Amino acid sequence: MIQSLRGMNDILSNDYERFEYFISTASTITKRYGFHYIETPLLEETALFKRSVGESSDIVGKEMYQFTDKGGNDVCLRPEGTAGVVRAFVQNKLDKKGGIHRFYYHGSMFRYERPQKGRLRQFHQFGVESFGVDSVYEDALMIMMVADILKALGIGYSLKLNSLGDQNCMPAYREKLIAFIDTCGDAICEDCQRRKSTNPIRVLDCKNQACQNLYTQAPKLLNHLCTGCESDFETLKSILDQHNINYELDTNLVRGLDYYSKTAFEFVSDEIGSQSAIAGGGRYDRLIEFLDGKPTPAVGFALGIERLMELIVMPEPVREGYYLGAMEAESLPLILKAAENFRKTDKAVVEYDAKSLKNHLKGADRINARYCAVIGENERLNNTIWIKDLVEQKESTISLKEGTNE
RNA sequence: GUGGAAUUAGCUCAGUUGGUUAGAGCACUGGUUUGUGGUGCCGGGGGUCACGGGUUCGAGCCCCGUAUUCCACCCCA
Repeated sequence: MIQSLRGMNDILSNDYERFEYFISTASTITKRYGFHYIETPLLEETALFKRSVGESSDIVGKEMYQFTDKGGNDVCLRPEGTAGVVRAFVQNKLDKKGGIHRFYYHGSMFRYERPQKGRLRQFHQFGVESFGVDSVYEDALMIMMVADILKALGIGYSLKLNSLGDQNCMPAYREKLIAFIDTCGDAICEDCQRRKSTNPIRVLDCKNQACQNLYTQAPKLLNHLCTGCESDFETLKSILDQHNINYELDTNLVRGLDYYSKTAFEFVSDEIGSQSAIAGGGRYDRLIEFLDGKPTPAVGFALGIERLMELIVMPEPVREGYYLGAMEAESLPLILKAAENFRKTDKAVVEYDAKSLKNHLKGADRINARYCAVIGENERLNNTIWIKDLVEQKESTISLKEGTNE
């Protein structure tokens, strides 16, 4: 038997209903906030991700499905959604057009990781990107949007918030932190020794207890923000307070993608195992110019659909549509004709085998149909169809001619 | 990429120190006397015990390899 590749799953029947429910709920909400759908290719030039996500990140460094295509191009399956949307934004010259551009998207992402619960090699994200808005109100809008979506889906969460600073204050903080790490010498773990040169901020969320004990003395990012970043961060917090959105500050929250600056946030759930981040995002004001566009402020987020799927509280299923069946084989043509008519406005499913009325009712019940429509000998002779409403438990027999509008 | 655990029916799982024809519940399917569903009662179908080797008179059970899933690390949504 040929099976799907590791970490790549099919989505069918019940799961797909949840999937579709998520997409429609999230799309409806983001559209209310003024966002428009954008579709970008799954395959992009590798350079796009090297320049945006960053070569030092694990995503680009070791997790990309990268290959040379038949034309000799270095390409890869997209490991995340933002880079492609920014590329489209620049390529379509929206940066030069100016103004505000708000997009949402959803689709498959690919990362060559070791799979576990909530971590697949092909997974789905729903994301939002906003271009051209400098105001921190847009950052707050992002968080409110995620909170709205999660609320609509009945999902509990906690929100972690941080500011990463900008090009004025971040480099200075980085120097201070490196200087501090140097004072720790060999007391910190090997991973941290390595992180010191690749991505020093990451040492702050090291899981090693010995390291953590030392880092309590480390300089805090939030204490080293420049005036602009600091006041924006204060504004953001007060907006969230006014909207009753609870958050906890996490000075160690560092997004793993290099393009983030200023606002960074992450929504986590404690109900889905160790892969607990269900949404993450932040501001990335420098990314557009990294990708050769005109400098444009931008902010966005992405939700991990698979991680959300098992948390979604689905609405009660309602009985809908018709089940149709014949009690004798010769009535089947009449049943098909009636079904064709019902389908103009409703769902109609036909059972081909002749069965007893009892079995047809069972069949209708099984597919959760609202109405069970049956033609037996009596109905066939009178050119009628018997219909039972399985919710109201009311029966009626209507003329087949009326029913088919002939 | 590192370490560990698991894999038996469509699903959730039993299966004794290695010993007849591998079981249960749910699901599916049919019947329950003649045209009334969900519950009840009775019956039925369904398994290459993940895959490939090995040990043994004999393997679902022991050993090795492969695949997949899960857990921790790591990473991130």
